[in-house]
Amino acid sequence: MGDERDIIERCSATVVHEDTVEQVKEKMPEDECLFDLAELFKVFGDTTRVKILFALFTAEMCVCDLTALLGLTQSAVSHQLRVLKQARLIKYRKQGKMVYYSLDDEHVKRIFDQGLAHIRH
Amino acid sequence: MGDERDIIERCSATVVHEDTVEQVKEKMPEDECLFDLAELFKVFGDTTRVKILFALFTAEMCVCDLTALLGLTQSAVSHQLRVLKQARLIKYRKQGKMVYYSLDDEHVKRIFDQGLAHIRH
DNA sequence: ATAAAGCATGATCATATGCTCATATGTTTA
DNA sequence: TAAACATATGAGCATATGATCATGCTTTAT
Repeated sequence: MGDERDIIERCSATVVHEDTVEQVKEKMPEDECLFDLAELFKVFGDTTRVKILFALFTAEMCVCDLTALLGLTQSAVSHQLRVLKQARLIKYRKQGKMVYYSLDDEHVKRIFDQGLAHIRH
Repeated sequence: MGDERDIIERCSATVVHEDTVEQVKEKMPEDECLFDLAELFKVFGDTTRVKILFALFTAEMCVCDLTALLGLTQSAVSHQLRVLKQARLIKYRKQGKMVYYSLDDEHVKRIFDQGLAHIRH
């Protein structure tokens, strides 16, 4: 308990602009919201998944087509599709032994467009 | 060389929709572009960095204020600010021994807004 | 000049991540 | 029913990542 108080005192002692910190704190979204947002962007933070999403911008595709497109193992593709599915970014339909994946979100394209806009200076 | 040919043959043999794959390939951005995009989102894929950016939406802040706000080590904050700086998302100005950080991109807010829109179903 | 304060950086470590291999599941065809 | 094909999943491994600790750098104050 003594340690905790020391830390708190040390922290508040080094805050230069208490008013700014307070103001910012009030405008910050909930911790859970910030966490979920980071989790979403984490999904976009991998080249393979970005490629899959871009591919699905153009067309619905089955796993073996995606595998050929990406030049990876079928297993690797399947694992990544699982991640995208869990993030509710893609949906699928089964037709015989094939599974066709497609986009399930209208925001992804806009997010990517804004991201590309940042990249080009 | 024999191995490589085998792989290529095996791949093309499992492509069900060659036309779709070709069409998608043509519409895909450059590999470097896709890589850069993933790198950008990787920066957004961490709660600490998301918090820092949200904080800077509201106000310019110095490192010690951010440290107090986040409840982390000053070192940790400094390391993350470096990442954000390298991604050209924030800029800084020195004033005496203090360093003030602020946003350096108009796209971040839009990207975050779209991300939040996805999260809320 | 020396001490103190604010920030940056290198080293280290524990955890997370993404791929491959092996195998399981499910569907179609012979 | 057995074999072949498309996909999913678990285990294992190598690398990446984010936090802390220790320390260095720069500016201000005494």
